[in-house]
Amino acid sequence: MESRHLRYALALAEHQHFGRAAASLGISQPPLSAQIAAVEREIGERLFDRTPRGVFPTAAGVAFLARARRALCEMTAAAVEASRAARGETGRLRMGFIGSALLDPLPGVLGRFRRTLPDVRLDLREMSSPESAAALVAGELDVAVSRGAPRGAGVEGLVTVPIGADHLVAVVGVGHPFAGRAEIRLEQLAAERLIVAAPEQEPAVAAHLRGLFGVDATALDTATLSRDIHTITGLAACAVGVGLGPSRMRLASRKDIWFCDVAPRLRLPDLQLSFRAADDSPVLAAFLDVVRANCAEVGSRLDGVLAGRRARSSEPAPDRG
Amino acid sequence: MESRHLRYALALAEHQHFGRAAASLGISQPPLSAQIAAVEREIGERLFDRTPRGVFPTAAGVAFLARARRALCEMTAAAVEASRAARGETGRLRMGFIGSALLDPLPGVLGRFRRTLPDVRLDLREMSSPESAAALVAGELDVAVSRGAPRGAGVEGLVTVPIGADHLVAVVGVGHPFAGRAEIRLEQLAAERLIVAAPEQEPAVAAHLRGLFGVDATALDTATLSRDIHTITGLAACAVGVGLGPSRMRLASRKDIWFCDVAPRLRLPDLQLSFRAADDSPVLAAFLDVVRANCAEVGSRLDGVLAGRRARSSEPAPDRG
DNA sequence: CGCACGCGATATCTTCAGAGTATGGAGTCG
DNA sequence: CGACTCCATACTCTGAAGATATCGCGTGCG
Repeated sequence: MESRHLRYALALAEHQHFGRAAASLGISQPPLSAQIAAVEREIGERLFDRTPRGVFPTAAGVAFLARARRALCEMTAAAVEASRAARGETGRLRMGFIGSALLDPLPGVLGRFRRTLPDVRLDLREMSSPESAAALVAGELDVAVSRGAPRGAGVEGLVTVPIGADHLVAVVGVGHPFAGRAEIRLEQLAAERLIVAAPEQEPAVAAHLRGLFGVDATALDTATLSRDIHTITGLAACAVGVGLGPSRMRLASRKDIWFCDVAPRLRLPDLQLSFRAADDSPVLAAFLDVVRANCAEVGSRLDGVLAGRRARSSEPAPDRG
Repeated sequence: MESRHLRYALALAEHQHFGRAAASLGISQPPLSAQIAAVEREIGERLFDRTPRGVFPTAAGVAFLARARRALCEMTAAAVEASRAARGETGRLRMGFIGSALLDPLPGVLGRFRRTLPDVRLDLREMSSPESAAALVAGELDVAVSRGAPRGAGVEGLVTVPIGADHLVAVVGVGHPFAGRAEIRLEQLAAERLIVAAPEQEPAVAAHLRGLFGVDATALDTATLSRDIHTITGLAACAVGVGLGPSRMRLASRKDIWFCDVAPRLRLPDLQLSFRAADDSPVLAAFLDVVRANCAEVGSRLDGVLAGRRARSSEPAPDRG
């Protein structure tokens, strides 16, 4: 049984006439008769009643035609779905991200992704930077947004591009002496009770801060550790101390807190977008297109990385287009 | 796109190896390569990654294969369903019947039908004999069980076989003088208040009774008219009068009624099974097979009728078996 | 480091199924 | 009763699928 037989049977059922059905198929009448006869011989049942008033499906024909229609629909859908999958319009993208990324780059990127590729299932999982790096290497994620480039085993197989810079800012409750001041000096922080991200959550930030404070890191050793930005601002609002975090923390502003720049301006490890270099998934490619379209400066960085990948992957099939 | 392409792609996905997939398909490797290449060219996307460690579907291939599997399932199902439909194992049978048929022939016939052809939808509608005849002619029913052969326009297109004989019996409440008597004479009934089927429900019976009672039909003119057998027995139990009905009414026995044979034994119009002579539906044929298997005496009557039909319908395709 | 092997792609030939043309036969209608 | 319509049959032909032989390439083992 070939799909041609299904098409021919459907055309015959539609036109109820061998000659016209054959014409609609672009063939002459005898081959159509032969093919229909072949199907009937294969199934062992007559599918059409040839009457002087037209050709009508038998009970067997009705049952056959119903399935034939569905089969042909599946076949065309196979081609369409394959094409869409190749363009990354269907499928799944598993993304790990740190909570602070939800404040700045992710809303725009994810919104655009949803709009341009509505049929891609987005699996979003908030996780710490070390967790996302491990999950990416293990193949449990397709893309990760972390702070600082991934560390650990297998990261050489990852491509990483910076997607957001931050400098250190302080946050205090509105009752704190710092409230109302545009900036404070780093030295002033050493005397304060600090609130910072937990090292196991953001080791890159923790190490960076320790470097900034130098040998006199007692302030850090007695700091209150927080899981995420919202805990830092919340604790600052409770006057537990002075929160320290990335500048995008300002986007999580509240009425009861005040942000101060820290002088000198101290750059934190960048937000990084990572994915497996060997991952040629079209969904990932489509996602990277969205990222590139959304942030121009990231785009140029990505282009450099992707140029190499695309050149390599297009070599085996240069005649594809 | 041909179903062959789907089969080849599925085999390749299964074996992850061109050579072995080709062998499993009974062809050599080069044609398989060519066919896979043809599909990929038609869709415009690579469906398989040829790696030194095996052949694996791309994202497009995964989407394609999923649909391909379904399409092939539908195709085989088309053949199977057509075959089943031709044998009358699927489809629908619309039957009209009079209530009294539910007492005797229908339980056995319908039970066997359900058992042997569980996937045929049975549409059962109780209706009077004239109604079922009209519905049969109009194509709203496939088969009818009525009392007496159908009358009216279009009945010449129907085939009718008797499927049950009845004689007239009387039914009375247990308090009635007739109670306990095995039989009573027809003349004795003329003096009783009678309960009979309404003429519009069963005109054949009504006409027959009028013939039996002859010119002195005043008893019938003043009779209580009932819609069905259960109303007759129910009214008899209430001592409203003497019920008259077909002998299969005995099967609707109750503690509070008594049945008497009527002497002389008066045969009522037979229960008749009717269907359109032009109806070559396999479901109808399968149903008639069940009827034949269920009642031997009906079978022989049916055989005579069906022999002619089958000879005619098999002429155009004598080589079918 | 090189050779051999495995595997997919390519080239060329062959075959057969499907398509075309011509015609036959059955049924219908004027 | 003849002409017409329509499907089936007979026969030829073409093209696509398949077979055989071979190439190119990458891998892995010696």
